[in-house]
Amino acid sequence: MASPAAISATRFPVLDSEEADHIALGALKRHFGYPGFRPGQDVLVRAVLQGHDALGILPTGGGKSVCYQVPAAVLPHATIVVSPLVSLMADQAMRCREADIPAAFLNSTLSSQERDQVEAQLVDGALRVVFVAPERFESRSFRQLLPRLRVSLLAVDEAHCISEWGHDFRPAYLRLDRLRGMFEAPMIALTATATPRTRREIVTRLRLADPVTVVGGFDRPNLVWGVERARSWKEKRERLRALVRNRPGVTLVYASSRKGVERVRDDLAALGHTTEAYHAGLPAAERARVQDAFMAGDAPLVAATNAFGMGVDKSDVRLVIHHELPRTMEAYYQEAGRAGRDGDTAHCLALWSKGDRAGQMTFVDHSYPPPRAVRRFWRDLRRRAAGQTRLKLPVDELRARGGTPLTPSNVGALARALAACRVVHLREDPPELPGDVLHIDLRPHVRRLPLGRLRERRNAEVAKLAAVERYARTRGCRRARILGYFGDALDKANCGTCDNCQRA
DNA sequence: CGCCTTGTACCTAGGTACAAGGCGGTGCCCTAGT
Repeated sequence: MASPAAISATRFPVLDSEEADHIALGALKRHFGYPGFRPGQDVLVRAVLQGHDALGILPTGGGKSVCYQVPAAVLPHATIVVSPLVSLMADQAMRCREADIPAAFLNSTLSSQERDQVEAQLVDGALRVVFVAPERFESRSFRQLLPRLRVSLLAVDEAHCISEWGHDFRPAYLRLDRLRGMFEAPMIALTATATPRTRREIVTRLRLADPVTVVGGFDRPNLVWGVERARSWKEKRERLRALVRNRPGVTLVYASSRKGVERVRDDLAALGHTTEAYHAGLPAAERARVQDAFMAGDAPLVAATNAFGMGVDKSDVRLVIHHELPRTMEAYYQEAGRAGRDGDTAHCLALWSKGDRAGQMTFVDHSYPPPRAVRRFWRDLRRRAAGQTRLKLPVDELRARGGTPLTPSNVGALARALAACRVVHLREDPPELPGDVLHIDLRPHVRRLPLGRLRERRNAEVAKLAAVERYARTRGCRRARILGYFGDALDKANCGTCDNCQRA
């Protein structure tokens, strides 16, 4: 059989499996120089080339990007890749270009001239891949551009963001299903971390049609899991100091708050350990400096919030410490999983104290406030509106039950929750600072406040937090726990390496 | 609100008891109207 470099528009997607495999393997060799696919990649690429939807849950370092890059190289028209972070896109596009696949990105870092140029290339068919954030599909100019594009494939990278962020933080993720109606192109969703439930949610939310699904194993045999309980913050600090003193190599310390990150950094720095801090409250230049230093091996000790991670792919992290329990097992597996990507032994240790749960609950409250508080807030808004629909409220005037003032972040959380219930519309981003003003429209003719979905989401989050506590408390094999959570099974009774197995 | 951390007083040096203070994370988009 001849080895076509690309598939003609008329042939696609009518390829049999053999033809698809042949074309895929040729492109893999030509563009990446690999002799063959890794497990699962071939199945996903074949599915896409045959015009099927696909869902790939591939372990960290399992080569997810190849699953859209190879099809992008051979399909007749462009591939649109939905990517969560602007800071990743330049790098992702560069890696495509290094493989001789013309690629670019569209985001707010571009000047209007640069944007026009990329859009023109896209219309001309000069680009094989374009990276965009989900919010891009909500911008009018991009929506006007879309009908002029010829698209062969839609790819959603880091697809767990749909369930992790879509419900509150970045609702544009839940509206990606609108893409289905725009193009007659298959869709592939990719992630490393998804429970069976999250997988089902990705399929539903993206309206994937009977997707070809590959679930790689979740086990990372070189990671050694452990949890240590501390009675007080002081005890935690002592433990952290000892761990850092004897650290086996590059070490990441995750703390749950920005303040906690800085406290850890200051404490370790005072002991003579050069420590960098990373969280979203730092200036962009500082964040970039820390990330670059970390990648270059010049920052062997970094304290960070969960802002640090996606797209951070350093192979020789030897120890990941969680200063507090994380909010979900998904988050834990993602963060701790940044250890040991080179395959050598690495340790993942979580410090645990009583207060961790309360701290994480405030985040749950912020994403999905208690229904009672939401109802009270809604009533308050309607009373203040007195028949009007447009409201401008200084946040400092708003009160919770019992007359205690609501913080700006409380107000923001409640306003977002009402917007998610579709009884209000936010004219601007909700307030963040004292003195800010809440600009909110009440939707007319709404009589009832539908809290069912909110209650459901909140309960789901509380359940996820409880699963983290069960992981911390377990006396059984931790690896078995983690794999079980993701719907995977350990092929033996005990891993023999986690703290509990070692004690047994 | 409820819960945790921290500071101070206590009375005799390191616990305990209680009040005061704090309340936490993640990112995209600026194509509208002067």
